[in-house]
Amino acid sequence: MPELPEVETVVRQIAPRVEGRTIRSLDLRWARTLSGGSRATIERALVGARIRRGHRRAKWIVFELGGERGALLVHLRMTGRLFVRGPKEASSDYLRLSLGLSRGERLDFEDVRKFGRVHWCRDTDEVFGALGPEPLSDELTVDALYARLTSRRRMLKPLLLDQTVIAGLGNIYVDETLFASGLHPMQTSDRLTRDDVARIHDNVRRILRRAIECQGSSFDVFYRTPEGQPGRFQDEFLAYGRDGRPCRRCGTELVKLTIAQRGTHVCPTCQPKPRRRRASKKRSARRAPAR
DNA sequence: AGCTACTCCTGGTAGC
DNA sequence: TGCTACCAGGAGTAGC
Repeated sequence: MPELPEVETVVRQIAPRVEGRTIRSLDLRWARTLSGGSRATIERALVGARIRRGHRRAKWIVFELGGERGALLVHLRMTGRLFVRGPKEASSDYLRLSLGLSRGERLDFEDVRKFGRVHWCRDTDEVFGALGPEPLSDELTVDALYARLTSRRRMLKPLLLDQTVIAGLGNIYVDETLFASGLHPMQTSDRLTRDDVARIHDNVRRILRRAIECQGSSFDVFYRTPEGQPGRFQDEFLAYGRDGRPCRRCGTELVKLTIAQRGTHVCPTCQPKPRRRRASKKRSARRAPAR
């Protein structure tokens, strides 16, 4: 499923092919794919707009239209894909939305499971205002991450998946990061040491950079780059999808847990489950007296 | 505040 | 072969 490295790969291939083009038409095949206003409102904003720039924020693909035209945001969710096609190239049965562009080409959004969204907004802050920092930005220092993680008391797995805490990670890269950092996904964030956070910080950046170099991960039929190539990072997975197989570091059989409704892959040796916090005396004392 | 459950969707697959 | 049941999951929401 597309996470930051996969979305980055898509943007790098699509943006140069649509920047400078003018949108001529909107063809909507699945109504719920389009959000951010009525179809008529969005169509008015889009048709005639020039795509000034394409870039990525978190897992969103952003097409800046400029001024009152706003921006068109694409979220691939599970199975969404983008293609730039010429007049003679056919779309698949999974076409959900298509933008006709100048020079006869079109930007197709296809999505088997229909979870993906094409969202129009006048101001991207409407959507991005709540997002946490980009994991690869200079803004995300060890200190900044330490503050963000330890100011809450949550399990690491759902915390790192939370886009308002840090933006762009999904199930795969969280599992890989926690494995590389030797941390159990159920550990609570308020007990992280500075050294723990430094490892998370270094590992998440190293893993994301490497995954981008590999053009992302493709482990089932879904994710492909817009040029049709599979990513290569799945060959380097140390945790994700490796349950039942030996840990590449210590040989222990990896296990699969469900945490926060997500399949979660863990090495029981490299990522020891934290001991439960002992109840403090105060709390025990308060709880103890039975009338 | 943070947890779980549920929703949206469909293709793939396990089991019979 | 053909059927059913279940699984994958990003993000939003409801309820506790």
